[in-house]
Amino acid sequence: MSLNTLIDELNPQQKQAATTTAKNCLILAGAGCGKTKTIVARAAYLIDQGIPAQQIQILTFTRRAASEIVTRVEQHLGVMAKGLRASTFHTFCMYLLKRNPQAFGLTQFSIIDRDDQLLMFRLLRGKGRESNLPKAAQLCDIYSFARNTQVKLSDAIIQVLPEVLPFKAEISEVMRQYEQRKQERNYLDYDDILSIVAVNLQQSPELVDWVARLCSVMLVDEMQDTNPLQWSLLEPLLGRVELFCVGDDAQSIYGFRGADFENVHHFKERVPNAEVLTLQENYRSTQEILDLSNWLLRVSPIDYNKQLTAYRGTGIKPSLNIFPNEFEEANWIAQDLQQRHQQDTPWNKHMVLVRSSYAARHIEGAFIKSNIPYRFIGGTKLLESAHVKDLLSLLRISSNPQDDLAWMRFLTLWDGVGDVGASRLSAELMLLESVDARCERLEQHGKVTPKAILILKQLAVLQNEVQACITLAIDALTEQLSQNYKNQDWSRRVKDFELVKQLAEKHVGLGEFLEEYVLEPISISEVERAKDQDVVTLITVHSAKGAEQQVCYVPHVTVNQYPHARAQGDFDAVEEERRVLYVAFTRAQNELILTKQDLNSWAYDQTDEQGRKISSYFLNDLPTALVDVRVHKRVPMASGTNFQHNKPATRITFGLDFD
DNA sequence: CAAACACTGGTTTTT
DNA sequence: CCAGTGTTTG
Repeated sequence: MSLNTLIDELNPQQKQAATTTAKNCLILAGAGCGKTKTIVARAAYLIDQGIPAQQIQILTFTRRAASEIVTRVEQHLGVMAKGLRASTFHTFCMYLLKRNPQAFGLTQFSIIDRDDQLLMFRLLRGKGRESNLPKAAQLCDIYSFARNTQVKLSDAIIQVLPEVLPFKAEISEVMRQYEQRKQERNYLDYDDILSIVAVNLQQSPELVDWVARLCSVMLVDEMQDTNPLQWSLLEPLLGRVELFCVGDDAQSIYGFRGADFENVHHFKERVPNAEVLTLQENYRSTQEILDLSNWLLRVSPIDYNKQLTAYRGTGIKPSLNIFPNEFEEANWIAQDLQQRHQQDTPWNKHMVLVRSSYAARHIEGAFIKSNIPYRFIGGTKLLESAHVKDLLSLLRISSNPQDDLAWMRFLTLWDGVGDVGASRLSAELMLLESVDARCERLEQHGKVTPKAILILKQLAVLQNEVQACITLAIDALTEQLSQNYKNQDWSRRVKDFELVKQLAEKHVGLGEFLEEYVLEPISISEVERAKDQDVVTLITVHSAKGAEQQVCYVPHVTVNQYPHARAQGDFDAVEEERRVLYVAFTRAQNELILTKQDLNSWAYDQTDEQGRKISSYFLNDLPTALVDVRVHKRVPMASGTNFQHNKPATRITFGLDFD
């Protein structure tokens, strides 16, 4: 597609944005108003203006958004786009670190993921039976929040987990140890990746020069989700690199990661020579879908000042389907999908948006039962699942014998080795110089099978044959792992190893293979199914940001789900939940289908100490005019699988006792 | 004292 | 369905 066609497709505001001459620019745009399209067009425009594609860096917040943009760019620009980079903040920083490690004071390092962090915190806080220290996961959250928001530890504790504030001293001691340990081992956690780049940019004008030569323009997607740490990455580049950002404060749903929409609100004050433009017309959805979405924001105590208007005009009114329990809810969705498929709508025109991976389980169950092909995005990633990590631990120690976390994981796989023994042994092993010495020590120890030790030796010489390494590693561990997981779906887990082997195909070195997937794990169903296969998409709302689909189902719009029970009573948390639901609603192009259980469907709102209303259930007072309410009575299960979906649906006023 | 084993409860969201 | 806990065993 040529540049002109692309630009011609834009409306006047989008065109103005894409072709602006301002050095820095922020586009404020509602859901479905063409943010991504504008970014793509902007990239095209700049390339056409003579800026080399490889100097344009598109930054996104999640891997999913990054790949979405890459797809669209390729679709629209074809060869013109060659060299254009679209990546997450983390991948971008890794790219810089890899190109010039010395400039950042690094020699060799390995990236640790959340599981590794958890293991470290668990070791550091000790068994801690009597100790009042927060759990490893909580420590991890507090630590990360403090890093991402760049606030003091005590402030982070107040924000994340106020009740542990009395133990601040102990917590801070554990965190000190954590940082020290990381440094000794040359580990970088997710936050370090950004932080090390940001700090060095702040201190070194030469480094800024270097980055500015690599990329002259940055296009930042979902600006409302950037947090202070990410901002500190961009800030030193101001004036040297053009900044083009798009965002929507009504879609900020990453508060738990420190997202700060001040970056959007105060853009003009923070960025010199900045222009702020807005896009108002929604091209995605029909007016009925937007009416419901608009209503959700309008009843909020926060003034979002968002009123989306549909360019496409009117269509089908959203429906709210009420079921006696969550099984029937899930089954009905499966039924409804099947019916639509029989009426020649491909599976892939449908998307089911869930709040959490946990919430997806009922739906998955119903899909499997009804043979509906689907892929789940946002669930446990293949390379994050326990058994695959076990497998990778062997590869990790072979690739980097100083990786004590990998040693811990590997050693504890074997019978007779627990935390304590593994930790002692791994400390010893890391002092040994050669593979042979380490293997000898392991033989002497006697708990690891001779076969595995032999394979560990063989791996050392095979580093560049990734697939062979994986085959060997599988060989080494299968017997033991089948024992360890004998009561936990072993037969399903073995199959994943074949997928890992498949993944390895494109990789040339073991180290490179391992690293790539720390930052970009792939979900199991994504590996199994080619992207363009005709399947229903089951996705968490957080992963779905930026996505759209003709028919969208939003299950579990039930009391204690939206907002989630955990957020109840906390004004900011509840409002973030509202935005989550808003994001879910605004994914739909033609049809929005809500489902819920018929629990006591009213909950009383609270008021916080500042007198602000805290909603306890967003669909309290949902005006009947906005949705078609359908109550699905219990269907007799005994008569077989015959779920009759549109039994004459009762249409009644919402909010009453239905039975 | 460390590890295995059996059991229970309680589940956000992402890099 | 996993992690964390408590109890028994080596």
